Amino acid sequence: MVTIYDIARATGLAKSTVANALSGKGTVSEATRRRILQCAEEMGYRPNMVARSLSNHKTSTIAVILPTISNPFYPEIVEAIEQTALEHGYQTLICNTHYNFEHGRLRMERLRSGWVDGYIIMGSSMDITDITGHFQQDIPIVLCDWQENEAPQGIPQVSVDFFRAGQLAAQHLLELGHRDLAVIVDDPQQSLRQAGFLSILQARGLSLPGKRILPGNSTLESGYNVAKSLFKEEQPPTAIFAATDLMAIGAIEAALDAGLRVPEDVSIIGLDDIFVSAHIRPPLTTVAVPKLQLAQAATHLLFAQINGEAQVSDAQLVEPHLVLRRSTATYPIT
Amino acid sequence: MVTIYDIARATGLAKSTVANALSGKGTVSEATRRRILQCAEEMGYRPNMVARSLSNHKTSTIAVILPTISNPFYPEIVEAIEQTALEHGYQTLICNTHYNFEHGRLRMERLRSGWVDGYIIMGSSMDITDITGHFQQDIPIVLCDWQENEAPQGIPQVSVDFFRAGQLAAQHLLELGHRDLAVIVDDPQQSLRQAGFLSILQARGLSLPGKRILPGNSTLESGYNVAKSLFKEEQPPTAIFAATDLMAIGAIEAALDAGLRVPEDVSIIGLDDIFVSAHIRPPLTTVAVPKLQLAQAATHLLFAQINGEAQVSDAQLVEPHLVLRRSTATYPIT
DNA sequence: CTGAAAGCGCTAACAT
DNA sequence: ATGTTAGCGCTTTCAG
Repeated sequence: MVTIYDIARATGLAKSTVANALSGKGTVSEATRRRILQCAEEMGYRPNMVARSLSNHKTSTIAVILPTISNPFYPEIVEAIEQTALEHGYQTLICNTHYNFEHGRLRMERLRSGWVDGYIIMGSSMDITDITGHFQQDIPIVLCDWQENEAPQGIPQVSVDFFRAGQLAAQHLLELGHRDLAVIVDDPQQSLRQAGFLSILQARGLSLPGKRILPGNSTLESGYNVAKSLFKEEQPPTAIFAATDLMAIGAIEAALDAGLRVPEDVSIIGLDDIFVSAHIRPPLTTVAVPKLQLAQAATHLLFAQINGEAQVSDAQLVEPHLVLRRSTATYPIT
Repeated sequence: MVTIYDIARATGLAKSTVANALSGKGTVSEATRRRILQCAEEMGYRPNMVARSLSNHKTSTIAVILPTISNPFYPEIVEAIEQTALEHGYQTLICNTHYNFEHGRLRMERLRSGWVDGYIIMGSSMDITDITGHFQQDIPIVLCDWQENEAPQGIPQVSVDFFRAGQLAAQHLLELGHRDLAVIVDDPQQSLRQAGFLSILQARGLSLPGKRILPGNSTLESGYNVAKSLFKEEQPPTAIFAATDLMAIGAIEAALDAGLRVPEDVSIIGLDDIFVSAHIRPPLTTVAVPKLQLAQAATHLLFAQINGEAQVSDAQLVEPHLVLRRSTATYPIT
């Protein structure tokens, strides 16, 4: 490895002069600067980022911690984060916790002091008490798309207005004429979506019997299984709101397997708008999370902290919107 | 930040003694070791990984470079790599190049010397000449799932036996009775799949007219568009092999949109076996790439190099296998 | 068993 | 404009 010292010797100059020339700081005569740059080029010099970091107390890398990148909800977001970070000269480390808090704690411990300048923590990938612990020690952290039932006191965060998302879903279904509804939801992590949904029903004087609130765990399989049991009832609901696209997709599968047509016999609406949702049959009507916005807002919040411009504002919210496709229809069919 | 020096002062010992106690190396009396450990605990000491790396010439992180994590083919692989790396005490940096070689070059330059101990490079995310350049300078590199038409001379790599994959697809279709075939392929990157496919036809004395070899670019959209034009023909093929699941899914959509039934009117087979393929309608029959195997083999190859046990073996190949689902059927329908 | 000292490659005052 | 020096936090000889 060729160091600035090597090229100092080669040019007969001092280390610091070389450093100045290379970094563009300080003052170096145009002549010697040229000489140094050329020499560096010839010798194949590359700055040692680790050494630089040690000296700088700055690593130019951030970490994104999430449950699992295999969940199709995340890749787009991560990519947008990476892109934005890159524009700030930062690289991105991603860490899957696989919903294992202990695992998440270890990962974060390891990254602490040294490896990264800040964290974006997504989903429910970590124990909130661990996070606040780190945050109180002035580690830049932003929560992104955090589980909706918790109130992580004072930590910068950007999230989706899930209550509103639930409302949008309910509104859509009611407008189509449905009155016999069911929701599949991962409680308590998705309680806001549920609450938003119910709030609209309530406003119209409707309610949902407890047995029509079904527990899923956000996976496609859980959506399938739960919906399957639903379709065994004598009088299944005419419309289902799945709090996650993956569960909605599972529900559609279950419906088709049960010999029902979607949307003719049952309408199904999801929440997320992951890539595949547009490409299943029927294409899924869903409440879309604006992923790019989410990612960019989170990244900017993080850099604000890293650059010390931190003002702990309240949780930032991004607005979801309805994406009409073909898994929902009027009831009764007209 | 509390350093070993801080805890040295606090305990009245020397820096190096503390270092020894903390690392378990050297010799420290049980009594003082205890004292040091406890003190470290109390003061909330965390080793500074960057400093350690500088001293060690070892960063304990590897980079995975790929075109885009948004392609559903990658997340599973990346996760497996991350997992395996973690077992070796390594963390994983992921870099999307977005198929932009220049971008890839820059990223790699930045990581060079300092940030990572090695690279796993996937897909056609980088210019091969850049890669060989780095490799010749003894940077540990392994190519994973590399584009099949190139022969990256001597660089360790693990790939899928795509020729065989193409054969499996052809065999399946022929066994079902199909004789009027088409393939959608991203040439030249996927030429091996195509060659394997054609080799089987040839062995049976069959051939494929040029107009039945359609160019796609591995995206769902391209599969859709290409298949759409195909279905406008008077006598469309009875079976299609799409060299990528995403293109196959697009082809299925095109078929359905054209009023054709899959598999009754047209059989469609993919290659990859991404997660969603099992969940579209009809579920996609495909040639599966063993992703876990691929990831593990690549990671092990990389660590072999990092640990200096490198013996440049020939390209390692993993075997694909057929996954029967419901997008293909006998012809004529029985 | 413990301590002193040098060095990893780079930065940043401060002197010359 | 260039050089000297002292770190950054840790590892690793080598003495005491």
